[in-house]
Amino acid sequence: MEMTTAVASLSALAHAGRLSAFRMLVQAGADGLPAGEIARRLDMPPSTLSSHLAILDHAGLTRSRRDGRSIIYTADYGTMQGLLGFLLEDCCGGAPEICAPFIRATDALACCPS
Amino acid sequence: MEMTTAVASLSALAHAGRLSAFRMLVQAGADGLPAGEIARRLDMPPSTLSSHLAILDHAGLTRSRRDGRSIIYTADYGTMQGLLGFLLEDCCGGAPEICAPFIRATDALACCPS
DNA sequence: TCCATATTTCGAGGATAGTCGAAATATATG
DNA sequence: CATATATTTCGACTATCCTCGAAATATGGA
Repeated sequence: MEMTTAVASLSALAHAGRLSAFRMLVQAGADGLPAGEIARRLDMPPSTLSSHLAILDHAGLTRSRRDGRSIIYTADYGTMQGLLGFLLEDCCGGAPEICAPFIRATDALACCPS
Repeated sequence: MEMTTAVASLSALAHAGRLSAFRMLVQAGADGLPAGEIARRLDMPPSTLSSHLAILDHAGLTRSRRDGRSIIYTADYGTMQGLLGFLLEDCCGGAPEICAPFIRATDALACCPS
């Protein structure tokens, strides 16, 4: 991931409404959620949410597909993975022990049987 | 980590200059870098950089200490760890296989002997 | 076709963020 | 103490972001 893309992704997530929407989609998994359902859960006007979803989409953090009258949004796990990799990739430049906590933190999540 | 803190951290990182400075500090490790050195490397006016460092500091992503005339900045790995945990913590709500790529991504870094 | 539903686009207002020179503060040295 | 160095604070300007109602677009059903 490049600096420009990373900044776009971080900017997209740096907003309470968008971050909430994104986490909601991450939880929703591959099925995703229709825009209207997200707006309802966040108690946000549809036009406001739409502009936020467009920002997440443009950053590559979400994808959308039409299903009838609804537009279903899903989280793009690949982009999220790339962002985390970018944030971590230089953590061991000088001292290997420094990034150990990061690795432990992600291991500690242990939410997925490998 | 709470939503408010997460948004502050993501906002702090959502800027090319600040993200570059932060990664520089992560690489620099516990020794950190003086503000002037960071400004020189980023070719940024001292006053501009200072306001950016204040934002990173306020978000808890960096710490500072005085050493003579210089002020040394270091990355706060604990806050970074908390942020990553927050971003990942709900990734397995419905389908465990979804967050497997994240775990693999962090494992693949394998830059630190555990 | 006509109407209801779902979502986006447009536009304008107010709010927030970024930039950087000048001045202020803190420290070291002669 | 006087001067040089390192950094921050202040202030003002510009630019970008956020919000959301109204109108436009797309779809499904009677």
